[in-house]
Amino acid sequence: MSSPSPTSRIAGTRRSHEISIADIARVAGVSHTTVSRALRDSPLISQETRKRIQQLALEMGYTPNAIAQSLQTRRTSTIGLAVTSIADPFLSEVVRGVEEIARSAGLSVFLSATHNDPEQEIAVIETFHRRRVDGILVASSRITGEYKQRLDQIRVPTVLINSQAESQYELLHSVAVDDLLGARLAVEHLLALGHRAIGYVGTSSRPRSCRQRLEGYQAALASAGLAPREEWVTIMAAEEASPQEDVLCGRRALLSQLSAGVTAIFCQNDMMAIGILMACHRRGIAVPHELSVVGFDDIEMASCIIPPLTTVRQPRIELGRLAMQVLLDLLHEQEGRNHVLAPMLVVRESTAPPPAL
Amino acid sequence: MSSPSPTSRIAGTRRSHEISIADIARVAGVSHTTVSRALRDSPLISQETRKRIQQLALEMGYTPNAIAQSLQTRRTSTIGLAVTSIADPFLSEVVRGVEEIARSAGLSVFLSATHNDPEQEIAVIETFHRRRVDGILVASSRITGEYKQRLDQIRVPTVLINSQAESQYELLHSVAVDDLLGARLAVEHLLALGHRAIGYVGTSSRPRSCRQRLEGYQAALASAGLAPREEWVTIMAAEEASPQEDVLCGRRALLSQLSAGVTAIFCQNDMMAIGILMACHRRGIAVPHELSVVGFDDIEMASCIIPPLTTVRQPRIELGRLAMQVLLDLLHEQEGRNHVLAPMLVVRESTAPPPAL
DNA sequence: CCGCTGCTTGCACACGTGTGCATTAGCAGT
DNA sequence: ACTGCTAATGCACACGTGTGCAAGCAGCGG
Repeated sequence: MSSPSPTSRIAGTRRSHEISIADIARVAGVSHTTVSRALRDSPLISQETRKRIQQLALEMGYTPNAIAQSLQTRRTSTIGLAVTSIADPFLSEVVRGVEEIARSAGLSVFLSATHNDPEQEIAVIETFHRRRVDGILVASSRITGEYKQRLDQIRVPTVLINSQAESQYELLHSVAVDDLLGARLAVEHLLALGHRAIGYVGTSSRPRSCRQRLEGYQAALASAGLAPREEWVTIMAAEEASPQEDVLCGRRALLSQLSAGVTAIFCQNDMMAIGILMACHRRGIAVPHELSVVGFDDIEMASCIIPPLTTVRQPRIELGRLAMQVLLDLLHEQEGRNHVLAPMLVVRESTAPPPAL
Repeated sequence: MSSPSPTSRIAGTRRSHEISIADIARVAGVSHTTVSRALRDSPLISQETRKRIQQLALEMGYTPNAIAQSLQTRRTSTIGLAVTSIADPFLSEVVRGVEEIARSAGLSVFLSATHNDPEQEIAVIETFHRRRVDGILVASSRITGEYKQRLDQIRVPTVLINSQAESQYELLHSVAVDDLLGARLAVEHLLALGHRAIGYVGTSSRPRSCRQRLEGYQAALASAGLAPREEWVTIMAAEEASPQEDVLCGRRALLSQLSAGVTAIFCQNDMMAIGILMACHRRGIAVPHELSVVGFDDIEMASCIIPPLTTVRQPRIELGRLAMQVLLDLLHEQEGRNHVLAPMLVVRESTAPPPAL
């Protein structure tokens, strides 16, 4: 089950000592200043010595100490990324987009999870500040007014991704998807299929997107001249904001939706829609012939599931890329812009006209 | 679509100046040494001044500079985590386990993607080294002999997670799941259901796990007295090691498996099994009644799909936690141990006895 | 020969924090 | 009063790198 570790190293190489520009300087018979300049290709140093020192650095296995550089230059080339849940398939893609752009700009990424808890979110951000990151990205931020003060201390360029805080503050920048538009697209699709009794299932763990998608849902109904009914709307209480929790919410929400007599359900996200699908499977309800289901996000899984899920695509990787790009602009002293991305309806096989009466 | 950024700050607060212990010392009328000691609760400082300075630090909004601390103490309290793909649902959980343990130990995590490319893997590790991380974790490492030399320079405690390199080197520590055992469990399950013609579908993008699972598959067949047949084994060529790529491999592999006349298929991982399921759905093949399918990993999606997938569960979060724990042991100068975790069969609804002849 | 210019190099300091050693003050014992 | 001891504090240096300024050297025109 286990084997002992290798502890001894090649003798003669002193384990502890990382070589520095001072070491190179000693060997080359110059000052550490010259080495520093030579390695940065400074025109102040003659071509000849430059080459010689660079060659020497290579031979001696020199690796610049980014810590010392950071202390001197007051830039760490590092950003912090806070997400509610690392294993969430939606956020995974956002993280991927962020890392992609960050790396191509020479920045490293600190990743930390907040578990949808404002207290932990603050703690994570304070850790980022201690480490003197150049910028901060927060996905699905729960920061509210009471925490705002504690953050005012920290003067670090920050961009929010799909912020869940009800009141945006103007100090921060943001990138988000247009929830209201997305919800309208989904519900209009159901209306066009002929549905007249359409339910909405959301969760309290992401209050802002829940509210905005509900508003879009209501707006679409209103445009079609349908009166909203309270029993068509199910908001599940939840704190955790994890994929497992979302599936569970979906499964539990099916009953009250069925008793409300809807022929189609629009869900706040794909995981909840999958919960609905699973509950339907258990109860022998055929989707889409007896009930239509629409999700939100278009996570990878949505196209793999049977039946493939009709949903609203959030440009997830783009969201991450764009947020990072905005942060880069801020770091280059340019004026950052807030962006709202348009989502897109993806029709698959979980929606159909309502069953004939 | 966009709005201008807030640029002006509250007047009077100098944006640029982060306050340091020297600033506190000036205000308190003591030396920076005393402040440093007071903040670290050194017994050298009197109770009285200690309290006074800590209070002052709080009022002045002091945040310790981790960069300067790192330079002095030669420890960054930082680790690097390299993964092939950030959006991979398997790795997401591993990352989550790692971050969980790291954070509770006061360490921050650098995350970077290698895209299954040894060249990029080296580059990522070199970046980690420049930043002087205290330790490194690599998931699904592709490091082979030719790169080994370049890594010997870097003397940083390193733990590999499910290494894909064919030849382990003894310099590094590792944590892995027992692929051979997992494959045997899966195939023995199919044999017990009565299957005699069982296929294996793998991908060349993860050579080691592919080979080991193939060996487990062959061992199980041999134990049952069945001769292995070449046409039962399909290895898809792939480089990328992304979830999308895996699904595609599965979809493409179905045809050759069907023409080989198998009644059950064991897949190298869940995403490939999902590809098989999707291809079956298109062609109207009923799973599990006409064909049984078994996956590997037990990712979240496996239980959400219809039919729920029979698969071999890798303890993913445990894998991440354990790897981080081993790294912590190494950092505390304890002797690290290599671990092999046992996987577990999870029977769901994608397997059944073979169709009657 | 002098002064000027351009090229190359080094000195000395800065970044913010931690720590070995010396210093001072206070106090008790003889 | 002198010695010895403890508690509290500060000095000075270290960590590894970047940079303003001065200095040295060579060449060149006057």
